[in-house]
Amino acid sequence: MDYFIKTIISLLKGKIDLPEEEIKTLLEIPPDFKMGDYAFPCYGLAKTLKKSPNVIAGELAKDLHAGKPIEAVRAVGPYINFFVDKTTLSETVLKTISKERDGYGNKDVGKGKTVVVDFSSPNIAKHLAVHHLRSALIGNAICNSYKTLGYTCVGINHLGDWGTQFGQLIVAYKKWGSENAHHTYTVTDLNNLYVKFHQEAEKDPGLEDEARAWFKKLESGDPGAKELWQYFKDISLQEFQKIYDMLGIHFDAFVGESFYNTMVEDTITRIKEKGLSRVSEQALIVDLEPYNMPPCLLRKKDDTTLYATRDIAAAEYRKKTYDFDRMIYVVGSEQKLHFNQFFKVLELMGHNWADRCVHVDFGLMKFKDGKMSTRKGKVVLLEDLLIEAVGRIRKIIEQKNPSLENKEAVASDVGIGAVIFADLCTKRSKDVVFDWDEVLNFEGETGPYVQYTHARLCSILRKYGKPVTAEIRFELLKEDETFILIKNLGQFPSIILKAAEFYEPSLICNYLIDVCGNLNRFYNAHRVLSDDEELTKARIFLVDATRQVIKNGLKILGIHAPEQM
RNA sequence: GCGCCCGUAGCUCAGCUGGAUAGAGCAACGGUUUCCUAAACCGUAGGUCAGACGUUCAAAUCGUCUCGGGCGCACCA
Repeated sequence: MDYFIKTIISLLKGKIDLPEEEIKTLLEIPPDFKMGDYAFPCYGLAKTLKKSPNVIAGELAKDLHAGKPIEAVRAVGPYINFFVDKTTLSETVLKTISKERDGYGNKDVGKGKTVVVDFSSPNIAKHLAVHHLRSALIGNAICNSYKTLGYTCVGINHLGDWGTQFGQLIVAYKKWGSENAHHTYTVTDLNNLYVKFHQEAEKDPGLEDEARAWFKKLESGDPGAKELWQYFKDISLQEFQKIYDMLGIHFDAFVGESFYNTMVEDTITRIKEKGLSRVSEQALIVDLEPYNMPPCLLRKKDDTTLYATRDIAAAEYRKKTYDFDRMIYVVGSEQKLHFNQFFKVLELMGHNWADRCVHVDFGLMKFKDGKMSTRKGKVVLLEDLLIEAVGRIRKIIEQKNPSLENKEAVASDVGIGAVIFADLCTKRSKDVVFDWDEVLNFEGETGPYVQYTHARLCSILRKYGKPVTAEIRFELLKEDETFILIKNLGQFPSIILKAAEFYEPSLICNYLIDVCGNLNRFYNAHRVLSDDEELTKARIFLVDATRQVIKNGLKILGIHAPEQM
């Protein structure tokens, strides 16, 4: 696509007095393809040339003669519209896709650079529930986007395996849990203990003190506390892994908060030496009042640390270990202030890389009647949701395609794909209300729709049965539905770039919906396999390219693309 | 009280680094299958882009304010 833009710029350059860069940013794509493929608005020139933009467009258009890849230049109102040569465009786009295959969309802008992505990061001793989905899926997709751009990506699961809550859990376990010590504990048992603790603590506030005391023991290395903690952690990790496997999410490191426990002392010492901290109300804080923020707490009055402290230590450790170019934290927007505080402390410590840490936030997931809460047991477990989704797809397969092979694998790909797509589809800044019917709707702008479109294309290719060739007559791909689709396919690389730049996987979802819509319109209007050999070859080439783009896009989102469904 | 996010069709959303008639899906109604998977496609209906003022040749898009919803604001993460 750059090829056409460059030609247009060089065409305009001689006629108007603007730097290339500016012409490039001014160039736009008309709302309707019938108006042209690119357009240059003349409003800006009106002032300097003292003529109306319509007149300028008219004069310039007359002056610019089409050539080579530009088929026509036409003035429409205040715009100069450019029509590219369809054959050249089709050939450029489709040949690129067929050459690059699984690598179509890849770039090397990130070559040699490392990006650390901190995502999912659940607290242990609790189930993974639907509200954990967003961080995991958005983080995974961002990781994949950056990989596509050539970055080395390190996906880190920063497990919440440290903090006062483990004191609470130990107290609960000792009081109400240890009598069934011989039966194998599950996360459900741990969760029940956690809920019970909070119920009891409302009646007896002394429990909270006991919990803090236990956490203090844990932090100072008490073997008994540590053993229990490790036990809880093992139980949790096992269950988490099961869900991550279902979702197809991989981490390069499972490094929880506890890992940094040995480093926090050193971190605090350096903060103190820089004179950044002071004691206030018996706690050690970094005063952030000059920056209009509440203080960042490093140490509580009982001397134990807080997560901000561990986050600072973790950031320093990661910088040393990975020498990242950028570090991305995919964490809910309710933690915005925490990240602003902790990034500011990094900056004050003199870390010039502090501005390369970004908090990629996202809106809250809640129920119609309010927030989800583990404490109150008001959650939908992730596992239940995934099983339900796969179950419903299984039924639909039974009804629509009972002779399908590998039904189970396909049901899993489609059911889980539906959940992933539904979550990734909306811009991350929006709050989402969890609704079974919405997540489990499989028609229209959904994951199954994209997968179905992909499967149909595979089906055509199977039926065709011969090798796909690039030796086709590109001028045959000229109908409206066909050309719109080809242009759309050519946008894929720039969509990935934008999705990575804005940390916004929803852009890829929307793009895929677009491609599928265009494909299905093409599919309905034109038969691919016909007696006309040349035409069939040409359309097959397009079908194969579309199949490839959908597959590549889904892969970034973390969704499988079954060949039949 | 202060700060951040959101407010576009009945519902869910896209469009928001300003530009040519505000787009999809779901739901409703009507249509398309002798033909490559109808999990699809086409059509009809549906909008004071929360509101006001401002900047601009041009505002859903930028700024200020108001209203409505969400989140956060020292020993939780």
